[in-house]
Amino acid sequence: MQLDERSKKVLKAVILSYIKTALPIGSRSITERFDFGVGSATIRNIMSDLEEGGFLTHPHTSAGRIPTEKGYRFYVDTLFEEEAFLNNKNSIMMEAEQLVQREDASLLLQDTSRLLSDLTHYMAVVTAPKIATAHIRHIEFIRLRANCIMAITVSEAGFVQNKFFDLAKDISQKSLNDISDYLNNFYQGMTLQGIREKLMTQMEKIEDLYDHLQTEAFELTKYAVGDMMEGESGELYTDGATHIFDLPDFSDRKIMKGLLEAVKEKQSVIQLLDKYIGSKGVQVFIGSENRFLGNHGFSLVVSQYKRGDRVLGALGVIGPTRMDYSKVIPLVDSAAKQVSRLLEDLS
Amino acid sequence: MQLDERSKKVLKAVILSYIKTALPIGSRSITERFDFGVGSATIRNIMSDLEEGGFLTHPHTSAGRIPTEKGYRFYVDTLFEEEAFLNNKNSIMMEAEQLVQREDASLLLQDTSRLLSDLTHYMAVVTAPKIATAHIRHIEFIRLRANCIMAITVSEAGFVQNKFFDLAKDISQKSLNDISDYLNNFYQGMTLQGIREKLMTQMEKIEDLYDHLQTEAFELTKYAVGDMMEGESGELYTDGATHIFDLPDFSDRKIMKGLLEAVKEKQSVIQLLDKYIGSKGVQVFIGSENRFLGNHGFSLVVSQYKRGDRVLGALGVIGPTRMDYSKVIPLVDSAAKQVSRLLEDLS
DNA sequence: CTTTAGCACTCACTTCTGTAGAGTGCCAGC
DNA sequence: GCTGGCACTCTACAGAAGTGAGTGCTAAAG
Repeated sequence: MQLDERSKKVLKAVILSYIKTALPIGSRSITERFDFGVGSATIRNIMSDLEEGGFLTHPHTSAGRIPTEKGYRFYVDTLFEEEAFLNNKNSIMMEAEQLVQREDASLLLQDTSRLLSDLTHYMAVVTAPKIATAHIRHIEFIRLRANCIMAITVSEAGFVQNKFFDLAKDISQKSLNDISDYLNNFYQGMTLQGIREKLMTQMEKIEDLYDHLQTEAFELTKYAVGDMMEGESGELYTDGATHIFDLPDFSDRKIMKGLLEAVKEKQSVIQLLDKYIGSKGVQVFIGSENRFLGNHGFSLVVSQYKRGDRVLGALGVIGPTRMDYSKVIPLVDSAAKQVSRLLEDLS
Repeated sequence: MQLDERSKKVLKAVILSYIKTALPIGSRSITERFDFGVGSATIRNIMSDLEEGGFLTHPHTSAGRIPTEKGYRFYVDTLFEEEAFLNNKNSIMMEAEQLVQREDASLLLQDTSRLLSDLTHYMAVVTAPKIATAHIRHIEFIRLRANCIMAITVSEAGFVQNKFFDLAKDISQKSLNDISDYLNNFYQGMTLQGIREKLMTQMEKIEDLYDHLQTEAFELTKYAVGDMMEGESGELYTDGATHIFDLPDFSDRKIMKGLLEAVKEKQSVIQLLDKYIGSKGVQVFIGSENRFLGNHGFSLVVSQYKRGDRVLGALGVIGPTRMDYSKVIPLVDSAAKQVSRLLEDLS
C-alpha cells in the first residue's frame, strides 16, 4: 500500500500526538493542533483510509485513532531517511560522551545502562560478552581450600569473571601460580576454546616429552574451560526498570510484574538481545514483532557494541510501543558507538 | 495500659483477620468467625476500649477495625512468649535447611534471599560483609595493563571481591605474584586494617634492612588497602521485589516505585540493616518505627548471621506491616542460623 | 473528483441518586 | 457486666442522565 504525502503527514501527526499523550486523537483535534489547512472531515476521510490500510485503529467506535504496530513500523522506517532525524543525532551524541573510561569494563556497561535509562526514562538493558567467546588477556587460579579453586579470567576487553571449581585432585597454590604463568605466557589473547584446542594438539605432538607442568595445566584448563564454556550465558546490566511506573500505558500490575520478573531472571532478555546481535546498526522491534515483548505494548531499540571487528554484546532500551523513537534510536546508536570506542582504547 | 486476657484475644483476632484479608473487620464478623461465646455488642465494647488504648483504629466511622502499629507491636512482643509460636519453628527450620553449601559465599547469600522471598512471598534482603572488616584468606594482584592492576581478595568466610587500581608506578606481573605470595604467607587470616598496621610496624622495626619486596608489598598494600576500605559499603542481595505487586496493600504506584528504587540503590537498605547488625537475635521493625520504612505500611524482620563470634551481615524480610510475623520471624531466625552454620563449615 | 459542512449516532466518562450492607454508638433491660 | 435493639453513618455498587469527543454518511460547493 502506497501512502501519499498528506496521508503520511496525518499518520505522523497521530503518532506524535500519541507518543506525547498516550491518548487517542480525533480528526477535530488534529485540525486544531496541527495546521493542515483542511477541515476535520477531510482528515476524517484520510484517517479512515489509514485505518483501512492498517496503520491506525480506534479502541471503540467513538474514540479517536491510535497507531497500530504497522503504523509505528512505517513511522520508524521512514524516520531513518529523514534529515531532521539525522541532525538530531549530533546533540544526542554529546550525551553519549558522558560515558567515560572505567578500569572494569562491567562498570562501563553499568554506566551505560544508567545513562540510557536516565536519558530516555525507559528501561535500559546491556549484555556483557560471554566469557566462552572472549579473548583472554589474563587467567589466574586461586586455591580456596582443599580440592576447591577459583579461576579468574580477564578478557582483552577488560571483563573479569570469577569461577569456582571442585577438583578431584588437590593442587597447591604454588603449582597454580606456575600454571597461570604458563597459560598467560603462551596462550594470551586466545579464546578459551582456542586455548583448549591448542593445548590438545600440543599434547599430541610432544606426547612423550611434555613436562609435568603442561600436563597439569592441560588437565586443569580442560576442566576449567569446559565448565566455563557451558551454561553461562553472560551477564545482563539493567537500569531504570522503575520508570515503567511512570508510564500511563501500563495500568495493569501483571504486565509490570511480568516485565520486572523477566528482567530479573535475565535469561530471556539476554537471549532476546543476543539473537539480534549479528545484525548491523540499530534494530527496532515493535510490540509483537518479538515474542518476548509479546502483546503487552513494549518495544525494543537495540544495537550491538564491539571491539575491533568482534561483536561483544548488545545494548538497548525497552519502552512502550509509543516511545519516542526519534530520540531513542540515535541515542542507542551513539551509546553503542561510544562503548565500542571506549573498549577499543583499553590496551 | 494493661490488657486482660479477653482483650488480648480480640486484638489477636483482629490482627489475624487483617493479616489474612487486609480488610477491616467488624464486631459482628468477629463473633461469627471466632468463637468467643459473647455477643457482638460485647466485642464492640472491647474493641472500643482497644481503640482507646491505641491498639486499633478504623478508617472511617462505619468501617471495621484495623490494627495500629502499636497493635502489631504488642502482638509481636507477646508472640515471642508463646509456645505455639516456638513450635512453629521446627517445621520452618526444615525449610531453611534447603540452603546448601556453595563454593562462593555470595552465591549462598543469593540463595538465601531467594529462599526467604519464595517462602514468605515478600521481599528478602541480605547484606554481604564489608571487605574492610573481613579476615583475608587470600589476596592476589593481577596486572591488567600499564599502571593498572586488579586486586582479588578472598575472605575466610568465602567472599570474593575484585578491585581495580591505577598506580603511579608500573609493576610487573612477576613482582605482583611475589607480593601476593608474600602477603598470603605472612598475613593470612588478618583484616586489611590489621595487615596494614602490621606492615607499618614491620617497616619501622627493621627500617634499614627490609628488603625490596617488603617495600613494594607495603606500598602496594597501603594503597590498595586504603582504597578498599573507604567508601565500599558491601553488597546487597535481594529477591522477590516483585511480590509487592501481589499485595492488595499497595495500590499506590508511588509507594511501589519508591520501594523498588530504594532497593535498587541499595545504599539505604544496607545502612538500615547494618544499623541493627549488633543486636542479638531477630529484630522486628514495624512501620514508622524506622525512618526508611516510613509511613508506607512496610515492616522489616531482620537477623544477623555470623561466623564464629564475628557478625558478618544481616538478612531479613521486608513486607507489609500486616505480614504474618508468626511465620516470618522463625523463618528469618532459622535462615540466619543456617547461613551461619554453612559459613562455619567452610574451612 | 475533492473537499467541506452538517447531522445523526455512538460510546466512554462523569455526576447524581438511591439502596444494600456492614459497622458503630448508645441505651435500656436482664 | 453482658446483651439485644435501634438509630445512625459511611462505603460500595448500580442505574440514570447528561456531556463531550469522536465517527460515518450525505449532499452541496469548489
